[in-house]
Amino acid sequence: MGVTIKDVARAAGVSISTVSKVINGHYSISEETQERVRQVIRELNYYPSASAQIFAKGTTRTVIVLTDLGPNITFSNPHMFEIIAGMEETLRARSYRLILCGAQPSTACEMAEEFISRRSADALAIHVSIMTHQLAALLVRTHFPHIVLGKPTFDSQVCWIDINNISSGIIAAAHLAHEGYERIAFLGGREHDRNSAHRLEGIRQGLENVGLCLDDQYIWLGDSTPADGLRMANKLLSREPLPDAVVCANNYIALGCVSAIRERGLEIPRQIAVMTFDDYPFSQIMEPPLTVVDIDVRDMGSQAGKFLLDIVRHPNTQVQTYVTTSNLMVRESTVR
Amino acid sequence: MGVTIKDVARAAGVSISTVSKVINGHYSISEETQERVRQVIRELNYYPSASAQIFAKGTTRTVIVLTDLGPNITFSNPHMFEIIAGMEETLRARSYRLILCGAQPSTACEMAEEFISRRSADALAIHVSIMTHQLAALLVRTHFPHIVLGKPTFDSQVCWIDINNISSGIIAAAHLAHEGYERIAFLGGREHDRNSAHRLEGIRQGLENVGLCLDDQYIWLGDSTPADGLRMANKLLSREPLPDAVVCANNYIALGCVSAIRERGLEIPRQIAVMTFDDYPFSQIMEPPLTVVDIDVRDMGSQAGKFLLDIVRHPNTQVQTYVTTSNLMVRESTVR
DNA sequence: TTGAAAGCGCTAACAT
DNA sequence: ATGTTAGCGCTTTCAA
Repeated sequence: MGVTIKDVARAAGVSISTVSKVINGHYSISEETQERVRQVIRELNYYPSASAQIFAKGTTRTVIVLTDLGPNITFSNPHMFEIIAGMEETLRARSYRLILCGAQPSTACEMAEEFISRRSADALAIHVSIMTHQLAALLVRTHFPHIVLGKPTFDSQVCWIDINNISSGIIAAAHLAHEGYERIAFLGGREHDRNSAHRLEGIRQGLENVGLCLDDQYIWLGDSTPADGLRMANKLLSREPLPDAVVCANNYIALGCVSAIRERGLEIPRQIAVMTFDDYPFSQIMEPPLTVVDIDVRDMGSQAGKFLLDIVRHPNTQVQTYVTTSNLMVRESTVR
Repeated sequence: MGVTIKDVARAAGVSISTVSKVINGHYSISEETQERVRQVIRELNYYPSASAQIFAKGTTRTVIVLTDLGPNITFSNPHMFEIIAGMEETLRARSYRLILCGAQPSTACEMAEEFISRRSADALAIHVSIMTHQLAALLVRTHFPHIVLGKPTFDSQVCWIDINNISSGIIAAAHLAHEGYERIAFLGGREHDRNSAHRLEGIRQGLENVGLCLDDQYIWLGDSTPADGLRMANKLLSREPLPDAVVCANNYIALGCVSAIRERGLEIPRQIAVMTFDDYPFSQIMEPPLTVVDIDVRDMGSQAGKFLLDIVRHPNTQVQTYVTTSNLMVRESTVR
């Protein structure tokens, strides 16, 4: 079925290897032969079989992304798809393709092992949410080209890429200090929430840089929900003196925090400023619109794709890096 | 490199075709031979090469999803990834894989043509947002297995699957009528917004079913943004008599609408009820939590995957269907 | 029940 | 600059 390289060769009066060389841009073919072959290819509407090429070349030009794809994942992890979209774009530009594959921590290792052993792809990208020690060990042992999207929560020799949340925290702190705020508060996620912890860490550093410090009574940790944001904000707002600015670790907490502030009849930003991280649609939508340190996760995705291809070409490349693509978006909630 | 079928054959003292038959569960191999071969496979840690199998079998067991993956796509189209996740799950369960491929209306047709001609996949899933007449013509002409995710805006013979927004509208109307509301209003997207139009259409039908009707002065159309939702709601709330319930075509409009209602000091739902479609996180978060007609788009994705595989097996299957997976989630905003 | 052998469509080393 | 040919690793007839 379909036109094969043989048909082209015959029609052009050359051998199949000549056709192959034309297809692959091999230097050794004369201009005129190239032109003639190309002409025939066009006339016969010939396209090389993808699977035959992959098989013969022994390279798939494919990256498999292993990640949690469970229900409501779009909302519970909106960053993930943005990362994947960025990666896809970079890969496609270099004519690699991306296979999307749902997995769980319990299944990921076995899937990865099969993909590696069957040489289903040239590289693996694995979202940190499904990483396990076992999987890390597999990647390290096989030296299979890979990148983990997000820094693993445990030490290992795997390649990973992550957002620099500390630097985002520093940016947030610098902004507030620059606007003249002094009593900065922080409402964050629980201990295991690394994003929140790093943002807090960054804020600490950023304040220190300008000779301010983060008062312990102004720090509250809880669930990343509006309800708990509200609860934490209420605790916070019962302190004396009131903080003059509060940084929320994420949009959900910010939503609750803003509600609490309004319930008390306080004005944002005149009496108290609010800011958060990630430019979700509702940070723009809220009243007043929230200043955020936006994090360009799509860019992290394309960086991941770039690193991955570097690793494919130079299998000994060791990548463990934070990408810093934070961007301060100043809006009304912090500018009085 | 790596263990091949030959190694297994040699070690097991059989021919490679016997090994192949064991791998593929061919009936003709005796129990004992099967057992012996399997044993060797395990010992040698043999995995068949994916690309060799694909090449030899002439089937890729792969579906390519062509869709817009531009910046901020997660927020501008949160449904899309939910659909893809549903599709991936269904495909994976039948050991197909899913290639995610970004495209634009201007590039999609050429990409599709290449995928089809190079037999890069067994089927194509194409998001409606990048559909063109040209692409539709290609799909129809080649009879290549495909499904369009969302109903195309123009007539054609392509296979598609879509959500039944009309039925969702009917459900919304029935709920409000059942709760005793009578003066129903609708704030929707502009004319080209098919979701909104169909939801409106459904509400009309649903109200008619119970002898109510939708007053023209209670219908406002605008942009799907909180800002325009607020504007429309203000227009609406200047009407006499006030509606006693308002259905918003989507969450963004609902957000603005709720703000407008609160600014006027009206109570939800005592003085006016509000509901919308799609169970986005902020419909749960809002004060009060919003009643929504939730649409299980993930289910639409798995249906799409199912249809796609049907079509692959029976290339003449013609699928053009609405899936109805709406689900009323009653919350405070409509129950007084 | 098993094996021999002919592909699948292309690439790439080698020869010319 | 071009052609010959031996794979790539597996599937699948067909014969035994």
